[in-house]
Amino acid sequence: MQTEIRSAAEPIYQALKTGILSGELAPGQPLRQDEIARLHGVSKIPVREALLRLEIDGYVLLRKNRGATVRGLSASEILNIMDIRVALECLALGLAIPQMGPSDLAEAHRVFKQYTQATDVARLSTLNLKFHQALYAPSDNAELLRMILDLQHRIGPYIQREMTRATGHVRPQDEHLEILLACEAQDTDRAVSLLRRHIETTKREMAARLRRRGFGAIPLQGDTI
Amino acid sequence: MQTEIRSAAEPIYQALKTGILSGELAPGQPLRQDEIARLHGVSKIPVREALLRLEIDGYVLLRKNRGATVRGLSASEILNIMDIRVALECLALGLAIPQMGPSDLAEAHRVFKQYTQATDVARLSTLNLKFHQALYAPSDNAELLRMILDLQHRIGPYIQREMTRATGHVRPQDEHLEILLACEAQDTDRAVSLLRRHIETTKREMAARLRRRGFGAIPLQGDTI
DNA sequence: ATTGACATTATCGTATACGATCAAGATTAC
DNA sequence: GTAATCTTGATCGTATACGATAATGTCAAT
Repeated sequence: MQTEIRSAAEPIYQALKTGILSGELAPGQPLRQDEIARLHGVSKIPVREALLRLEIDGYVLLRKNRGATVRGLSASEILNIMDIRVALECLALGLAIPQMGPSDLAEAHRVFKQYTQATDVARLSTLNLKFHQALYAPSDNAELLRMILDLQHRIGPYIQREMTRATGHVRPQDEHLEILLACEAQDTDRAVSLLRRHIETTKREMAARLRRRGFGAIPLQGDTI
Repeated sequence: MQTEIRSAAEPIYQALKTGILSGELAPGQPLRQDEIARLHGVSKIPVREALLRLEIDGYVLLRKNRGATVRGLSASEILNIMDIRVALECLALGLAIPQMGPSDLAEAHRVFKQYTQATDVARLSTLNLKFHQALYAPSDNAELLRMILDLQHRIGPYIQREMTRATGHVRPQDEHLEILLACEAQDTDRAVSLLRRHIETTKREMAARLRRRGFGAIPLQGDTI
């Protein structure tokens, strides 16, 4: 149930979210309302509204009279979210395939082609999301698409950091193509099965990497791979 | 990604949410910040925070400089949410069963027994939710449980209005028992399959009723069944 | 040196005030 | 009579101010 936010609060929300996802604002770091207000040249009111929003979205933790701190995701939270993604994304694809028109498939192909030509990690991550979204859009379940997008955004940076950088795009690319071909063939069962395997493989590899890193809130900054 | 809200805003949030879910605040009705502030004896600031929260949760629509209006769910939204519920709840049950201990099952039985003894529609609805929650809790996926609960709350009143009142509890009770027995038998596939059928049956009946009612935002107030 | 009590400072939560925006009604032009 | 424009009041968005609360520092007692 997503929506737009008020003008003054919106850039603050975005800036803070970007800072958190980039790792510049580290888990546990306090976010001082007065300071943020000063930096953005506004009063605390829109800052509070942005923080409230960020809290609901899971990026910060607010405590009464104690302010906000940055909230990172623990390894188990990341894996939990991936389980949810499997379920939701398979549902979305299953709903979408019977509804796919030629232009839906053309769009997915276009994104896929961009993906094969990208080399930059951030770009690959973005296109990966876009590819998935292109596949699910014909499901026509707006709430479902929004939930998936939220989850993808929430754990996207972690996946980028742990996986995309290290594994490149060859395996995902091959798997994307298989899924896309199954969609074209209107073979819903096969496509959904391939998608499930695709995400579950990512999850397993993610679990392995996180296991080696130890549990607790995962920092996003730095590159220790 | 749920959390507590500030003290002054919290009772306002709850009162408005209750009003919306009860139908007293009808879809399309404006919610005047100044008026709500006066009624609750506070300034507009916590009112705005409550409204922001309600918007994110899907209960109201905020427009810049135009304030909030109550947002009802259309029939298609309700059915979309039920599709999502099928996927998430089946996932939750599948994760939960291998983790169920004797006290988990005892708790589910306890709630089930309460359900069989309840006659009041509101009570049945509450216990229905509690029964499902008891089954899913051992999944240990907090985000998943929260998402399910949000969705249940969001469409709960519609189901209560359309289904519980009209169909009573006999069918759901029988289905609950079957699911519970499959859980006891640690037969995950069977339990998940029964749960899927249970929710999908509800969805289908819901769709049939909504079809007869026509599409558009569904009022919660009144009793036309 | 350590612990507890008190004072001070930083920060939060929100009331009041005020400018901005929108909707509705009144007035004017055709 | 109808449409366009202007005026006014309602409401929103947020700045400033201030009391409440928590954290930190200081001082005294052991």
